[in-house]
Amino acid sequence: TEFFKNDIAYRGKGVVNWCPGCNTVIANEQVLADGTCERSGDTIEKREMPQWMLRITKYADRLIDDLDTLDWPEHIKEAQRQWIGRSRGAMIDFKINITNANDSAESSTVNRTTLMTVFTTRPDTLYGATYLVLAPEHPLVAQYEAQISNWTEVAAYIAETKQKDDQDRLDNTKEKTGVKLEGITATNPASGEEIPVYISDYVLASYGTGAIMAVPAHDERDYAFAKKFGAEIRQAVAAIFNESKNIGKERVGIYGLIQNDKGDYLIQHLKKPGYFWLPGGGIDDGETEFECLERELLEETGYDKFVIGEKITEVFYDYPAQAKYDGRNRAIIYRVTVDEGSQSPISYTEKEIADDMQTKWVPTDQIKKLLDTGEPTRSAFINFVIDIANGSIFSSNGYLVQSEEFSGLNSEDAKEKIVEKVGGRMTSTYRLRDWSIGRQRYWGVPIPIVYDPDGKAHPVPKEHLPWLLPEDVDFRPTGEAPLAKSEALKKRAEEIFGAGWTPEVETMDTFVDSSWYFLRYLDNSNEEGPTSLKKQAEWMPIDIYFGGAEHTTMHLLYSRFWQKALLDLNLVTESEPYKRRINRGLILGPDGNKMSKSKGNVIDPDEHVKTVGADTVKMYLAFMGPYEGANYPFDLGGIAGVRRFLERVYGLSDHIVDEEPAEMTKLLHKTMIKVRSDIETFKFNTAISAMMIFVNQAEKNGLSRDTYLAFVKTLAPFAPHLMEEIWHDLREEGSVHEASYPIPNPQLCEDEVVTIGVQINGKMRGSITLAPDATEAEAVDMALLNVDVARYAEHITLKKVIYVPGRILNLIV
RNA sequence: GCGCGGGUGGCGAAAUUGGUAGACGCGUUAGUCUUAGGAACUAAUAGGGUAACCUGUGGAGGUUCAAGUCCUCUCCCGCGCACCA
Repeated sequence: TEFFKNDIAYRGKGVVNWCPGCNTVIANEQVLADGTCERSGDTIEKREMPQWMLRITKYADRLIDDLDTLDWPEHIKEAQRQWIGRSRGAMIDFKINITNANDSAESSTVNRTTLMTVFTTRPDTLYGATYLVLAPEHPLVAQYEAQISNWTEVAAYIAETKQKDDQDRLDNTKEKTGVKLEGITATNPASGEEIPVYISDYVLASYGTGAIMAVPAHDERDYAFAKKFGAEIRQAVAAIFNESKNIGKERVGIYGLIQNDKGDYLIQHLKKPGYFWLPGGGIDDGETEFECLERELLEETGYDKFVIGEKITEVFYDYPAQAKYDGRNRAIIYRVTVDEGSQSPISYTEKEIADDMQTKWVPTDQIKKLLDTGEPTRSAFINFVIDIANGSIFSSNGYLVQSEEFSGLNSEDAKEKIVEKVGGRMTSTYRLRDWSIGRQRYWGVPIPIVYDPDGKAHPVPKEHLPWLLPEDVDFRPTGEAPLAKSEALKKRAEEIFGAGWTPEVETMDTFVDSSWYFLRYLDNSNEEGPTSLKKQAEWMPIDIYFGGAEHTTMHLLYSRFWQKALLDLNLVTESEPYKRRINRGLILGPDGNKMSKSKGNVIDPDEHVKTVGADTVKMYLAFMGPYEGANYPFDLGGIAGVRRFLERVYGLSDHIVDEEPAEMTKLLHKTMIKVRSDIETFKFNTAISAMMIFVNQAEKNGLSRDTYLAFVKTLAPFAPHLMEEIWHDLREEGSVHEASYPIPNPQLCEDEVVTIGVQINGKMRGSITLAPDATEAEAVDMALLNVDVARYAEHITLKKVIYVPGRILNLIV
């Protein structure tokens, strides 16, 4: 009810996900990637119905930004960032013009000065925006019904879009469809040009403003659409190669990507091997681009009959200051074809050119290979031009061209400046949608809302909370909310609020409950409220929260939002519920798939507990690999080893001696240190391995009763049953689990000698044993006495010695 | 396509974070014991070679006295997002 009063919960309308299997609405997060229900596996349908929603989108920025403060695995944070899907960009208004000759201001009710807002992440490409596209559902489309002269066609397309399910619509491999809106146009606010307006289902109503400015030169989807619908493609940003910070002056060069009738490319080989370039050159004063290109091509290729085609692209190429032509070269590249057969062979008109550059025909299938051998930036430039000529799109940042006063700026700088000029605003949009929480199920918390006789929603006042589920209902889901059939609930509402008042009959998504259960756990007998601030101050936030990867964009996101919403209402003390998150791995079925009844690969651990015991099964699972992350197919192969280990631990009582060797005491303390630190870092597999090493040695060397007891205590958390039994067999008091966990003494672990490797010229040639603090001279002497080492070092003088005490000795000879 | 993880023996995996790669366990091989099978125990077990040695952490380069570990490129696998403007 607090959420309702504070506009965090609201009654929304619109399209929801309906699961026919569960007979209820579910949230976006609960729809899997293949369009099926997370719970039942049924294919989700879209339905339009009013819904109780929570404004999680209002918290999008905080949900992203606060991730930085958390000690969580990076991939989980990243998955949440992606799910929220923030993109920074700008809102830009385009004026809508009515061009329908049959329309007049007097006869129409439509606002003559309507603005169409689009969202774009690339305002720097605004001068390349040659048309607008609206989602077919966009409200503006229907408003202009009278002005759109091809309305029949438009209406048919809108109807067609509604038919399509999401899967179809999201299939980006299919061809673009759409309809041009005849009778209206828009004005590009930067260039002032009038541009056409289309509707197409590649624009989603639910994202951004449901409308885009299309920049076919720099966006693949817009490009595909423009190609199909014949819209203009205009470059606004140019790629840059060999970018240099200190550019002196800008010059313009015109170049040709020349092909013959076979498609071969005419590539210039400069004098320096591997320096490839395209024929062409700098524009002279007073020359047109065509004149320049014709002149240059004749000079540099010797051909005199070209067909100059369309402009492919403009590209910047920086020459370093010391080069012959220093500065930034704006290279304008045209497509050129040559009929090789009808021409005389290449002959050069200038000697200098003949010496400096040769042009050669390179077949299509060899061009990439040749460029790979060339000087990288030049080859990259030519490669880029060929790719663009073949239909690639330059969609990265670059430097602006054909953008009036912004030409020459880089994309980043241009973005804000252009937005400023056209009166737009920088903003962010999100992929995240509000959380729909109403469910047509019995099993859930009833939504504490009642409707007055006019149908207006009111929160149930505090004194009537908790608002409990009625019990006089058949809870099987039918598609109708089961609570609608409850006479008790209806009666309760009328008795409290008066005749004509009706209760909300939907219940809440169970993810609502799990969003704050931990807060109630702290204070579960509190009658005054959900949980007291005092208890929270003592316990929150949760230090470590374990769970599965499936919660990443559901429970973990919902409960973070919940916490922040409560924080704004001063009901909690922390802005984040979980300080540290650890995703545990999964034990998979023997076939490597997630265990499921339908796959028939479910392993019942109890069966194995019956044969080898619970301690063995548990330890085996812990021993298979690290706790965090990885998933393991259940494989009984190694379980015997763990069972054997436990039997040997039990049998250690036969190896008890009065005086144990000092090395056993040392090993005990080393083992205790290792086990402790491995427990702290959740590396149970290596902890167990260390204890196995201890047992191997104890059997060989014997161990004292005290050492045995300490070891039993160390192992107790891993094998609680057996250790308890040994504890009793040793006639110790009470329970091993009540005994304090043994504290290792690091001083006992210090080694008097260590074995280190000896390398000659970095190759391992032997090992020596010496004191850990031995000097370099001592180490070298020791090494030279070692037969394995001496063999290599004999008769050779030492050039250099690298000695890392306790680690390695490397002799350079 | 974009983002995030990973590629180490026959298998699950270790590696003090740049310092003897493969700890520990499974499996395999040989041996001991046993009427036999199993269990248990002992030894061996990255690959090649009689050996000295050589090669080896997906692949190709690089940095370093020294690289599984750092850098560049590349291939493969898993997960997330995806007509998101």
